[in-house]
Amino acid sequence: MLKSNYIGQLLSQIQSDERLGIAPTKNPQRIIVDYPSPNVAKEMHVGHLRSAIIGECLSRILEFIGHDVLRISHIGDWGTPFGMLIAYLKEAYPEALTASKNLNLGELSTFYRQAKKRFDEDESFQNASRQAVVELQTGDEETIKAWKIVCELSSRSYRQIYDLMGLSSIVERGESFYNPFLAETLQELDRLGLLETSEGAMCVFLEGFTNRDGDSLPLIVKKSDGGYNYATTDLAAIRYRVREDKAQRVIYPVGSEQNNHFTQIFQVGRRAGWITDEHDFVHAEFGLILGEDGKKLKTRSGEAIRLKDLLDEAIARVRTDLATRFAAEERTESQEFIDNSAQVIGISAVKYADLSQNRTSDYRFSYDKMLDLKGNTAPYLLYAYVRVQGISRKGSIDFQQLGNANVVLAETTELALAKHILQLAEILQDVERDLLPNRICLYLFELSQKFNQFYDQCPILQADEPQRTSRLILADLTARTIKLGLSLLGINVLERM
RNA sequence: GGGCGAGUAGCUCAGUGGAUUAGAGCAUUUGGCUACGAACCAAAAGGUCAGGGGUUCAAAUCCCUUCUCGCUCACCA
Repeated sequence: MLKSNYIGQLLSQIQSDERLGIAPTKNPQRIIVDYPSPNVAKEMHVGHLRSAIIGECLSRILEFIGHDVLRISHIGDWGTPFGMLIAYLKEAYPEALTASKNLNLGELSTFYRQAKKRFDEDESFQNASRQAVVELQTGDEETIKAWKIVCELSSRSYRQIYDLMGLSSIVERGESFYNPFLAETLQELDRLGLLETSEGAMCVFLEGFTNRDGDSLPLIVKKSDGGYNYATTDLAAIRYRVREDKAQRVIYPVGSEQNNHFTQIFQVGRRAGWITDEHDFVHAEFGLILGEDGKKLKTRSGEAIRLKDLLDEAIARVRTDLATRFAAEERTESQEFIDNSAQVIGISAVKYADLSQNRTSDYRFSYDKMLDLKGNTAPYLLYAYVRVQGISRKGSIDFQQLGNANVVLAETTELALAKHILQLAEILQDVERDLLPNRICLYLFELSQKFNQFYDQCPILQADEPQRTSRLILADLTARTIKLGLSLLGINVLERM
């Protein structure tokens, strides 16, 4: 009894707090979170889904905790593929390079595929492509202009997807950004005695990585043809993020198949003295998205699924579900309401299905499961929230006007719910440390379950005072906790559904 | 062959400072709307935690080993 009084007091205290009693950190850091890095001229696909969802989620959590978060997309906007594309456009579709409005990204990616084909087949075209790269690097005006048009076009298309997914604004800092720093990055490695030449390529030999014969393995930072590669840009980025951005923590939500790559560049960054004990560079690796067959998700023809298609499919399925549900309940809702609900629920379901799984393991992508109204899914949580709002509508209650009334906890379901509400702060601490958002999902799912049990057992609007107000506060706090928790996952709520 | 990761209920998964009879959800069976939205709740059933060793008063968890699966191993990103 004493204990339940104390818990009731704690709830009364957080009731007037927008942050629900969660104090910001006393040690704010500057943190960089990597966002998906699509290649310019190619459409975003399923391979970008997890890093978008996880990156956004981690960013929001860290920001809420009080850190200064910089979201950066390391887009592929430089190098041979670019030369290829520009060479091809100059030859086959020159007008595209003067008027950007004529092209959309779909067409551009078609051109890209054609360019790739020609590149593989035609030697003279290879030379033209390399020439275009050279022109790009030397700043040839016409080539740069073409490059900008292509980048802008791609960028616009990405923003549409980001908007649909509800991602925050992102700084696009592509590979081209680091171009001016590549040479000096290598010079620095050279000065430190880390650079060696092997088979014509410049490399840093790695500690702890060997090939079949037991020889130590190199990280190639300048190819034998003189070109730079992925590792070079990433090293330049590490250096820049430490020195210029003053980042204390850098998080890369990238698939676990790139585990070696990150271990390697972090090692080199450390040996170069860029990464010190004051810096925390983390590869927040994640597993594959598998199809129903348990194999890596892709289209029937074996290609990567376009992100837009995947999201649209989720939304379309919700729309159908809603239509049949409303028909069955003889509810009439506006088209606008249905469209909006379908979009929020569809996107939420995709995100939640991803985040509710342990980040490091593979997971099976199933529309049926993620859109299920029961179980640990977005719709279940959204429904719990909607139930509370339903109370407000039914009883004409303005939760903000409840004041700081006492919360009295007599029933076991009330006490269980109350205790659970107070645990969010602790969960967030764990997630800040381990970067595993599924713990928030589990927390919110259990919160919703406990709310539903409470709702089932305890009348609210028909209760006598002071229980009535107390229960209203409990319901309101539940809803606000769900709303806050979901917003940290990058998910919006609905007032009705 | 080397490195990394995984193997927990029929299915999808939690469980990552070792501690009472291993937890959810889905599916299955059963019960609950003349109560605030039943898109809910309650109950039942279901597991030699891949196999084998070891450390410990105590192991799904730590160590060793075997098997199975996935990812990856110098000029792609």
